[in-house]
Amino acid sequence: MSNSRVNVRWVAEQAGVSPATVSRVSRGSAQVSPELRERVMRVIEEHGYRPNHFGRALAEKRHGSLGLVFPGLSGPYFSELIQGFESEALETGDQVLLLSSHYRSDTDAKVLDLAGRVDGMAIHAGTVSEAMIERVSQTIRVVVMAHKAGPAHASVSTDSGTVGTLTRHLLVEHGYRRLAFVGTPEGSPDVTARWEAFLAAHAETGARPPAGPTLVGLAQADGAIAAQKLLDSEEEPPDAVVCANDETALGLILGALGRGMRVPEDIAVTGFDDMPMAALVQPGLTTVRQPVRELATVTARLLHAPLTQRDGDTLLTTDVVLRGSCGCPDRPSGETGRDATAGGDS
Amino acid sequence: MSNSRVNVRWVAEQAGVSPATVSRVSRGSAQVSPELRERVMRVIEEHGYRPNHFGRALAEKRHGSLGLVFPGLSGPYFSELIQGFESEALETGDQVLLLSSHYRSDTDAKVLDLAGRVDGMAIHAGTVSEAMIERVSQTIRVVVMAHKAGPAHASVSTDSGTVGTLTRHLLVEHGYRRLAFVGTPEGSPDVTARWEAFLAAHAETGARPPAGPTLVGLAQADGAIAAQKLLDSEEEPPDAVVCANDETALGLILGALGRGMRVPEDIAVTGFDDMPMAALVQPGLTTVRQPVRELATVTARLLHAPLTQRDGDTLLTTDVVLRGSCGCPDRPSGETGRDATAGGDS
DNA sequence: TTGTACGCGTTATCAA
DNA sequence: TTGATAACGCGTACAA
Repeated sequence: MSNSRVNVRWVAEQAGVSPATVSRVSRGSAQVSPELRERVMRVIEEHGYRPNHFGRALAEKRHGSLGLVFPGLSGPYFSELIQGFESEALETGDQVLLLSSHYRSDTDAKVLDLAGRVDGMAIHAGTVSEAMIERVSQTIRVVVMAHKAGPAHASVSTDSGTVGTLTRHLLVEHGYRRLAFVGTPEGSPDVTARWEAFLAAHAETGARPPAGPTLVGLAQADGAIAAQKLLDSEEEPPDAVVCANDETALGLILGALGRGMRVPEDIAVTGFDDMPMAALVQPGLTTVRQPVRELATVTARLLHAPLTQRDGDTLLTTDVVLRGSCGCPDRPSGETGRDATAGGDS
Repeated sequence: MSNSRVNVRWVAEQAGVSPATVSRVSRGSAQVSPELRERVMRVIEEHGYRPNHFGRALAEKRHGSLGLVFPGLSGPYFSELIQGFESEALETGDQVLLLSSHYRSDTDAKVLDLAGRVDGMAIHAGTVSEAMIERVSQTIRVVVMAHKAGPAHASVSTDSGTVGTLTRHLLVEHGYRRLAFVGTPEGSPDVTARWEAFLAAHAETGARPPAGPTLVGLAQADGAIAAQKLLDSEEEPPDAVVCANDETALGLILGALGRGMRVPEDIAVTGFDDMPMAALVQPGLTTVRQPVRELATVTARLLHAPLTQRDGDTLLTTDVVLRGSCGCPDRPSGETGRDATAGGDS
């Protein structure tokens, strides 16, 4: 605990004023005469007095903190998410309490615990049950991230439909015929939405989708695993792969290149996120740009200022970013850019 | 705030007992007769009573939380760090408060803020000034991560000297002659230690080191940038590159492959961390294995149980992991493994 | 075993 | 403008 001796009463005594005055000075809440103010400030600085957090919170009925619950996946996506949230929270003077569910069974208890220590809670899709979200919502403000929650809850999500646009691009513009989808819909509402958009594009264009998604996680290493599954199998490999995120796409490209295959000539690959690395690979990674940081900051703002926006979903737009990995002409980064052949190889 | 009506007094009234008894029941601190216990539990469950965090903390003089301060870099290293710390803290019932300094100027103020809300604080190397660490140490327990702090402070670090072993391996076993080092020592004590070990190995073997490190960050994209700097330059490119971490190494490999170069035949690459992806690339990434998760969990344990270990550094061992990217024979993952030529191309 | 009374540190209210 | 007093919710000596 902090300096236990130095509290309001003690400072007040030293300065020869009342505790109330010390409080007023320390938080600048009301007018105090210059003399007293000076006397108090001197004592405060001399002894490094800082108001005790509990006392203040108890009196103000306010924590000054926000909670962030996420599944515990690693990678740039969550890093960006956490940092965006954290930096926005710090902007308004709120501290951030972190809880990664990590697929544990006692997550619910931890969430309730957390709910008692924060003013608002951001919950990433796929981490907490609907029932628990409902329950927590009744005591503090909750915003669901990356998933369009029901109209009763506030949520911020990004448009997954763009995966459909991208899939149509592969099918129609490039003429690929055997597409694969890398990612696991179950337990992840955002991956589910992307998979559904992928299927919908097939249905619209009359193309035949794969029997099911290639089930791997969202880390780069999972992309390498997907490469094993798709390329080392006895079945005919796909001519284009839509990955649930950039990380797996990069892992897949790495796997393909390592096997002596060419991208996109032998196999086209697309991602989702448009993380910095996507523009730096050669060939550049065709992907869907998602405003991850905005997703985080908007969520934090919604939590801090509950007045501005009531419940309902805030949908952030996403865009297709065409680069070389789908077969489109690549804009070389640096002088060594290769010419990517436009059009498919069907 | 939580259900403001439902507090100890109210529950006590409902159950027809005293507040003290409710407290005893809710935390199982003392013996209570079965009947009263039953009555109280009924009311607690029926109305979902949860002890207010502030009241409890104020009375117990204890926060039940740990702080984690880190620079704000993204990538697998910090993800693993955060998660390891968080999972260990949850094990002991502590909540985690996050603060990413993000190279801001007002970090010191935020750190002091944080110090008033946690029982202990883990500070990653390169985030907070010595003076501030000293100051915070006087009020709560502090552990410095990834940097051997002075004997006055507790710290947990991993052995960077192994980079010297790896460098000697490149120079002596493989006979590489023009090594490069990718990473920015300044502001990052752990990168500094690796750079120094790299230099020491050159001195010991009489080899001539590069004029200076290739200054880029620690993200994968920085590896791609390093590839531009090293491979697109007019100067003769290095025949081996020691990267400050695996991420930049992978970015560099990606850049080299994208330029039509072969790894390790045209250029050897090594990393640091041994993240999952390192074993999955082809060729496999030669690197130094660092127990990142242990770094985090040991730190958390040190903070939670200040009794076990007093000040001083806890050094975790690291190991060289030889794979194909340095020129050693690679163990193929899957059937498509390529034969890597052992020995250098000097 | 149970209840009473006080302390934890701060802010808000109200009276001066 | 300032000060006294009452909350805020809980844990815990101490007394019964």
